[in-house]
Amino acid sequence: MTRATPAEDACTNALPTAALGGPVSHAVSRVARLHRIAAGKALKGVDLYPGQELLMMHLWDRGAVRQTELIRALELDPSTVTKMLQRLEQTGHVRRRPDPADRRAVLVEATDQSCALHTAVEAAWGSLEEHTLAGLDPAERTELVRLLAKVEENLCRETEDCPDRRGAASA
Amino acid sequence: MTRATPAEDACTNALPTAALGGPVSHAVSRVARLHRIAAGKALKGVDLYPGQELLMMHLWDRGAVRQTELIRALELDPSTVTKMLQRLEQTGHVRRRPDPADRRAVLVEATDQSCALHTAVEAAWGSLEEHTLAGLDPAERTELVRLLAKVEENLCRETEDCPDRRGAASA
DNA sequence: AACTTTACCTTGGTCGGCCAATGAATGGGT
DNA sequence: ACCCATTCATTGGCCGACCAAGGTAAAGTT
Repeated sequence: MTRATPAEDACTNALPTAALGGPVSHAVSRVARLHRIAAGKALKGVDLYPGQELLMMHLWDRGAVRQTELIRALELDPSTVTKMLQRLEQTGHVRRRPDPADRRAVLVEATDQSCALHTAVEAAWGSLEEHTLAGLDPAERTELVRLLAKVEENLCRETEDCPDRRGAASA
Repeated sequence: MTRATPAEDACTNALPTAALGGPVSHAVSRVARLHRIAAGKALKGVDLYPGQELLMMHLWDRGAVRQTELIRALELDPSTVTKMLQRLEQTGHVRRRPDPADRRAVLVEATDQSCALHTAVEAAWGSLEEHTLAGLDPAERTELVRLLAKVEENLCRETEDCPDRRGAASA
């Protein structure tokens, strides 16, 4: 009922209600989407799909880890990580082997082949960052980071499964 | 070669290189993901999946439109929209019919049934926005919107397929 | 009028990502 | 020792989103 007669929105509002009702939410979606596409382009040269680079970076960083490590670090669903790894394994970027210390766990590590990409990926990531922030002065960048962190906090709280700051000190 | 010997990263840096090399990029991914999950939860009650709500909002707003309209408004890939519509049609939220004026086009409109959700969806969207921005004062919110817009601009430029303000005078 | 380009949408395939449910191994209670 | 709860990982199903390619109809050219 609230619905305007189809033929009559001569006014043709440029702004969708979505943008009015939730400017930030809307902006976040759009930025994320564009950012992902940009990442995809930047990564096209290195045979990685957007999302995979973070996983690889973690492996390059920490060597052999078990899947749980990745799941917690990337904050992804277990099944997502499993599938990503299967694909990365098939493309030869990653190797998996059973953990001798725990027969239900799996150890994951980057292959030597993949290490060749390390530099390229970090360069791509860096240039992406630069591109993203073009035209923002240092103060603005800091502020953006701060605000995003706050928002993340909020959403994290809502989700209620946010990272209980990893014990870390570790064993 | 930068790779530390696997067994030796005793230091175990808490921050992944990704976060150091691209704090904002990293934050954007995370925030987007959390935001999407939150949206999913908020929408769970209304039988819509995250992403669909924006499409529906557009339909509620503008009545019957052709698919191209949606594609441009949501800035999505045509195939994405086609598939979303197929699903929305099957769940009875949307109806499609050929455009009498242009035999290759299709007109899409929200079903009456779906209109019942209109209010609920907007409420959900609004509360999501509020949740996202909890603890940010008005000035911060404004600033966040401004910064995100700038970033969007940047990424849009990169992508190079951003909405060339439809005027289309174009060529 | 005939031909070529352009626009509109669909299909098929691939990825990341989620949830729910399942199998295997570990660990804790009693 | 036994059983039950946890943890680790996988599978299957589904959705959003992309790209590439294809088919049909409308414009624009000649």
